[in-house]
Amino acid sequence: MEDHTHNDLLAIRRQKRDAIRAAGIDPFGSAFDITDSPGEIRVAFAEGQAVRTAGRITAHRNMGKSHFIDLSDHSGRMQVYLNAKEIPAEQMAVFDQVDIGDFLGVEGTTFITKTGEPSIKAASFRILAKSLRPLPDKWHGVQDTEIKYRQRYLDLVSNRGSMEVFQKRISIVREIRRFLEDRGFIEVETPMMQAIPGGAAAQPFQTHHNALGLDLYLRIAPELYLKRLLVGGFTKIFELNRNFRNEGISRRHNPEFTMLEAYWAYADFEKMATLVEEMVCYVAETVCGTLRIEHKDAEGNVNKVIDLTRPWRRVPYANLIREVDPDWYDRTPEGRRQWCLEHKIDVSHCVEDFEVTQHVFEKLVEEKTMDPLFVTHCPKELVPLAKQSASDPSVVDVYELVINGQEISPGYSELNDPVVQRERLEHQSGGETQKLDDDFLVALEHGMPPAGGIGIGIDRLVMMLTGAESIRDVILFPHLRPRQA
RNA sequence: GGGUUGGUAGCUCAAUGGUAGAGCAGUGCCCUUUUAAGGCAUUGGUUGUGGGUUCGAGUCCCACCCAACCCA
Repeated sequence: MEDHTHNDLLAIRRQKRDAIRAAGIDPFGSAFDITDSPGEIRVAFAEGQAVRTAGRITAHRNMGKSHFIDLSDHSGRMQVYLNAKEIPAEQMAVFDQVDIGDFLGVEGTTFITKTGEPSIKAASFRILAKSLRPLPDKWHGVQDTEIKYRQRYLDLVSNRGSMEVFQKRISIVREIRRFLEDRGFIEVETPMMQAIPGGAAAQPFQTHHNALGLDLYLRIAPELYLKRLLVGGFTKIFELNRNFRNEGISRRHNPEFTMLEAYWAYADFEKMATLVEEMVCYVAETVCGTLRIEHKDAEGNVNKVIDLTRPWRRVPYANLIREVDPDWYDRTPEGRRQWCLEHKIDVSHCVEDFEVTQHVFEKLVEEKTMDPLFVTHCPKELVPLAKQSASDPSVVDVYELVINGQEISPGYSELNDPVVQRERLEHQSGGETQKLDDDFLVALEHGMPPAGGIGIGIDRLVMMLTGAESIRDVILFPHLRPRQA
């Protein structure tokens, strides 16, 4: 019993913690001023500099009287050389109690080892935090997907590639904001809790406000509030934040996801398409340094290349269908179903004829489209709230941007006729007046300028730019079923 | 919701129905420029959970839990 306890990895670390305390040192130390982070020192390395840095110990090479350790954080890794002769004896005495995983603060001088490694020769060190649990395998890192998602911090600490994906995501979001702000768009904040969840067709999460005695919903889209701001006189606005949809979880769906919506008064969907084209190219060049985005498989071989070079194709929906089958629109609805049968496309779940066409579009156009493609002039049944084209009332003035086989961004010439908007919303809500956002319609009746609007699924954009195959790989803490105790 | 695959030491992974193993991490010893450091020795297991079949189950069967992938 006692032997078992003695050998337990967690117990050993707790014993070391106690030994550190016994030496009069706090194993969970306080503030430590650093001159630079480990990665910064390494990137801008200069010999003979006095530096103070700190980080988690991610490797320890013990040479007896001298030690090499790696200190790491989000910025990268820096090697520290500790020589028993050059460090105060009382500090070196507790070094035996230091483990991989502990946070250490180090003061010393930069130098290059004889193997050419930029390093810090430590003059002193301080334990900043004792780690009471071991880290994952130093070479393979965390492989178990469950651990990667449930304990993301272990993934970040042990898998450099994961850290880089999330840093890229952070940069992408930052550069989108910078791009829009440089063009005069301003970021606004609208309610995430809404009494009537509008702006999209999706199941909302429900919650309750006690003081008001009011049921509220987490927003499925910010659209109706952003349009109220157009009514109020804002002309170039965006919101980049979370939406919530109470629907299935998959490789491409997380219940909460990040969406950019932007509205531009006096513009239309064509102008919005150009804006998105310029924005995505700016972000790709700034964050990825290229417009040729390479996706790699598990072995690191390039298995997909996405070419973002402008101009991007803009093709009407019907033309794309005709590229698949020139006679599609000459067939009867039954003939179209027969065609699907012959081409092994299951449309048994499709009720309406336009749904059959849309399913063919998804399978044979969308999923096969890697380079950017603006699908324009979509059938009005697909986008019931959009403005009908002046030239052809069977289609609407919208685009759907497809990249990487996924719908990444829709863009609209927004409907600003309050009477038509009311009819459409009433029709959509199917007579359930509770679902009708009358305040929004009153706002439209006061007058909303014609405007272009876009939405961009940020998670999918990040997937496209980083080569992630699952949305869970670009969301720090994806939702999973709770593990049983 | 349906199907497929998987869950073994802290981590990464092995194991024809027949004594549960390796590498890393850990522990002990050696080593003053290593970098997946090295050398010698060594600890560590309720094989996801619960049943069943069997002389014998990590392995076969059933149910359940969790995850990944595919389909709807």
